[in-house]
Amino acid sequence: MLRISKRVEYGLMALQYLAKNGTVATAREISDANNIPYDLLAKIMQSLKRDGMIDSFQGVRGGYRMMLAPNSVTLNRVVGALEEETTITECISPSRDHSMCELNNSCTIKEPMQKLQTVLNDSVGKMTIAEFL
Amino acid sequence: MLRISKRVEYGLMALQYLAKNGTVATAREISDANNIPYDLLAKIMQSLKRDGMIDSFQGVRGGYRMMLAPNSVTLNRVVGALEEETTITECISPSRDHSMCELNNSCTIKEPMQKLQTVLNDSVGKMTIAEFL
DNA sequence: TAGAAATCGGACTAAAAAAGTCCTACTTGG
DNA sequence: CCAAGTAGGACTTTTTTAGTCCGATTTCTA
Repeated sequence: MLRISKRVEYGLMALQYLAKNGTVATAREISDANNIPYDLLAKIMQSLKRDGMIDSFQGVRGGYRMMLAPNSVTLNRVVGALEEETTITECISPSRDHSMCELNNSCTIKEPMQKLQTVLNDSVGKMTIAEFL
Repeated sequence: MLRISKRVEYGLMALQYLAKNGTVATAREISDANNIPYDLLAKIMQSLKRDGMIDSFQGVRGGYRMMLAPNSVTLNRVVGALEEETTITECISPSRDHSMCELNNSCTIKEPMQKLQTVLNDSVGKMTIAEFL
C-alpha cells in the first residue's frame, strides 16, 4: 500500500546530509556517503533544486546547498517534488479527467478515499526534515 | 509514494458491498456490480476470508458474508489481509533480516521512518469500513 | 444422482512502474 | 585549457502489480 519510493528515500537522505552539514555538498559526496547510485541521485537533486528547497552551483567548486530551514520542509513537499502522482487513488488525482472513475461513474469508494487522503496528508505533512537530524 | 493497490481498492469495494447488503453475495455479483475482474476479485475474497473478516460458503447457494461489524474492521486490517508488505520502507519490515539496511548499517533515516510508520498506522487505523457506507 | 453454480487455489502471462545506466552538453574555478 | 561539477535526455533492466487460465472441490436442487 504505502511503501515510499527509492527516489523519496534517497531524497530524504540527501536533504538530511545537507541539513546536517550546513555547507555545500556535491552529489558524488552524498552518494558515496549513503551508498546511493550516483546517476539516480543526480536526477533527484535536480528535482529538489527545481522545487526550490535546495540551491545548486555548477562548475568545479559546485554542489548543492539547503535553501530552507529543515523544520520548514515537510515530507509532503519532498514527496511532491520527487513524484508524479501523490494521490492514494487514481480517481482522486487532479492530473486526469476524473469526473468519472475510468469508464463508469459507479465508483462507490471515492468519498471515503478522499477522506483518507486528507488524513494522510495531514499526518505526513506534520513531519519535516528537522525530524531527520 | 502512497498509492493503494487495486487489491485493496477492490477489497474495500467488496467489503462495502457486503456490509451494505447484509446478506450473502457471490464474487460474481460483486465483480459485476463494481466492474472488477472476476478472477482477481475471487482471490481477494479468499484472502479476506482467511483473515476472518468475512465468511464463505461453497456450492450452489454459496457466497460471502460479513463476519464483523463494519466499524470494527479497520483499514489497517484490510491492508494487512491483502498485502505482503505493509511497511513504508524495506528496512522497517519485520519479514526480512534488517539488523542492517541491506549491506551496510549506515542507514541514517531508519528512526524517522519508524516514526512516520507509526503516525501512518495510527491515522489509517482509525478509518473503518463503516466510513464506506 | 447428475449437473449447475459456487468457492478454492496454483501457475502463468501481461502490463505498468520503478530503479538504474549511459551518454552528451554545459558551467566554472584554478 | 581542463578537471570537476551540474543539467538533462534516452534508454535498459528489474520488480511489482494486475490480470488470466485452468482444474479441483463443494453443495444445492431438480
